[in-house]
Amino acid sequence: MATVFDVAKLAGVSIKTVSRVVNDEPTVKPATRHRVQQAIEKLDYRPHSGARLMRSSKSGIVGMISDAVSSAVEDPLNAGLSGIHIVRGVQEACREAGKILMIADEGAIDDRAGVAKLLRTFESHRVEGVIYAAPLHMQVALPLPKGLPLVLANCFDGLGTPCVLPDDAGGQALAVEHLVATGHRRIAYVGLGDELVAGRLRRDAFRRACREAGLSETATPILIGFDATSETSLDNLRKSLARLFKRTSPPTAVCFGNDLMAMRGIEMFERMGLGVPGDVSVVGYDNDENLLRYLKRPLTTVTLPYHEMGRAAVSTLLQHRAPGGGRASAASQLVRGGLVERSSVQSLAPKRTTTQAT
Amino acid sequence: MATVFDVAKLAGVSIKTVSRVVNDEPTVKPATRHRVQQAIEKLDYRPHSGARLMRSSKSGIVGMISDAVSSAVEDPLNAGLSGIHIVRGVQEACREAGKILMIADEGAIDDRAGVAKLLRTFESHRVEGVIYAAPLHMQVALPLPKGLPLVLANCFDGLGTPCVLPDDAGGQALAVEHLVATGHRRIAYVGLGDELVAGRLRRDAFRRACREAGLSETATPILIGFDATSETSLDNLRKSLARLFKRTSPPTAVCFGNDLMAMRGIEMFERMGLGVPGDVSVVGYDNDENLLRYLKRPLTTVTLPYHEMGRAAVSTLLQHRAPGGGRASAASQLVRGGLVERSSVQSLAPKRTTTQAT
DNA sequence: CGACCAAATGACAACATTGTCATTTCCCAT
DNA sequence: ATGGGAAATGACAATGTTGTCATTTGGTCG
Repeated sequence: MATVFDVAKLAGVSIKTVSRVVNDEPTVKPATRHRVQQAIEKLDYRPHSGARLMRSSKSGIVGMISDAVSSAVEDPLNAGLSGIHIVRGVQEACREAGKILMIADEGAIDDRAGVAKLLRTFESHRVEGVIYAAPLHMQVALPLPKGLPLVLANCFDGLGTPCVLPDDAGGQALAVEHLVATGHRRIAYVGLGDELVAGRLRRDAFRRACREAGLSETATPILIGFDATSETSLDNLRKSLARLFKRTSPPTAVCFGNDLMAMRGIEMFERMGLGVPGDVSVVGYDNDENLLRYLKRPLTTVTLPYHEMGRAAVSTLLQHRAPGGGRASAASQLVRGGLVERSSVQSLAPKRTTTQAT
Repeated sequence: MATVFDVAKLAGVSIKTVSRVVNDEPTVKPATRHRVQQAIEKLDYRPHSGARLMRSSKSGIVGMISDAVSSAVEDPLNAGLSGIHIVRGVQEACREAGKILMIADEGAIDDRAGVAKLLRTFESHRVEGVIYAAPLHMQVALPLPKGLPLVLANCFDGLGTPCVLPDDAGGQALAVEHLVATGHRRIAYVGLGDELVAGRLRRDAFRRACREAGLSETATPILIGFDATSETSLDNLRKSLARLFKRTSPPTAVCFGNDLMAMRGIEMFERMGLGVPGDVSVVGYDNDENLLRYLKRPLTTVTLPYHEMGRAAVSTLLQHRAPGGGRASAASQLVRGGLVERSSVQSLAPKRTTTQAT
């Protein structure tokens, strides 16, 4: 393959001038520039990124560790496309920043030794930073790379490593506020398990939002810990729901832990003779378009802003890279997903908002 | 960051010996090796891949051009996860071969200029080869990279560039053979449009397989060109199916062009009062697990072997890289996906296979 | 016309590694 | 001991680029 020397010879200039043209430096006469470009064209010259990296120590590469692709294939049921959206956001932002993205997807994202190895590889390639994306909002314990900015997406390590997280509390509050604004006063919560970070955050946020709206605890029952992919778990949920809706004043709305649970819940309601949203309104969580397209009844839900989180992670990474070099100040950054109104919530009152003293 | 010189100094050896340890060369005394490894550990030394590349001109990187991630996000309805499976296969095979994968996903995969730019970037990084994966079995016209092996996955260019393709004809034949073996003699085909390569291949294969099974053309009607995502198109299909099943001897089985069409078709049959597989057997195509998990009735279907194609593409690439360097002999390679038997096909006869003279 | 300044270009070192070949070390048979 | 040969190690060049600084070119003003 041709080198700067070949190009310089053909164009009748020095190698330095070729370098200038390649790097779009301004101090080259138009005529010279043109001559060099022609030589480059003719010789199919491609700058050698390795040699380049040696001198400038700017690789232009961002590393990413994710299991999105592998788990989309190996475990489509649970993983779905969530992780893919983070990858996409990262990809987009990298392109806009002129960076090349190098994705390491070995599947075993929670294997410390495996991650350490990936980080070593990235260090060898002198990437400008690494983004680690988890499939679920969770706490992680990663081996920290030396002298290499790291940003966590959808996870945190409690050690001050910068991270980008979904605002689960804010999102859940949005759902409650919407239901309250549409006139609901008895709202049930059927949520994720307590073993999940998102489960705890959202449950607490649900409680707080209900209290702030002036709803009593008995009017806002909380059911926790159903696995929408397990049959026995679904049976339990069915029984609980049946009991709940046999009350004298049953809930008029239910917040589900995610869209899949909402989908299963709606099926149960229909089998119980309850129409959605006629007899009971339903709000999901995630806004998983890949799932929602199979629903008959468009589901009102809260977006889990994966795409935006990916973008935010890159932006944080490139900022952090600028000043010191290592990890730094703004520990965690919350990204809020919006409420998407579709037709699974019925408005019970004409009034839009409840005026209330604070 | 530490260099070989720092390590050599600390370990009391020459830089060459450090290099030998790093590259696992055998001619180093165990004691020396250990000393060097300790120094490496202590200094957090990471080999500089750029410098390495300059000397050895082996980057260990494989490039891939795909729109799988972006289209999974931007157009989940049509694209689904198909492309992701190719990426996954490529990823897996690269890891097994000790190569690092660099994925360029700019969305616009059919933009010649865009692809040319990506190829230039890959050339700059001295990747060892490039895999180009298309979302659909199709013909492409790519700018061919100079001195860089290229392998096409799920597409071909008719110019002798090596490619890996799904065996659509073989797969469709598998479906017909399965139906014939289970006793069906009147089989309808409701397939992809003629504008699709897969549509043409499968339609022809369906015809041939039926003829070879001794079925008459009137017993094997062919309906073409329905878009399972368009409402008007579905209305047309509904009418055609109604007409078809009002015949005196209607089909006992239908081969659909893909799983989504099969899913829609089954909905139509149910609305027409036809049970599946009681009144009509159904075979899909694609084996799209992400879709199939939402079906009540497990669908018998033919696998589109995306994962395997990804793996095959890498294997082809690494082989081709070895001898000459450029493109070479074995133009196109077919990968056959198997039939997955689920419960949408009813056996009409107790006999398993039809004995027949050839 | 010469001097001067800025613009344009060039010479050369430095970057971190591996390949080549030379040298040293070590072991063993003589 | 001593020579021979293999094993282990080292010296040095070469890789393709960009940064630094020097040099040349070209135009303008006195």
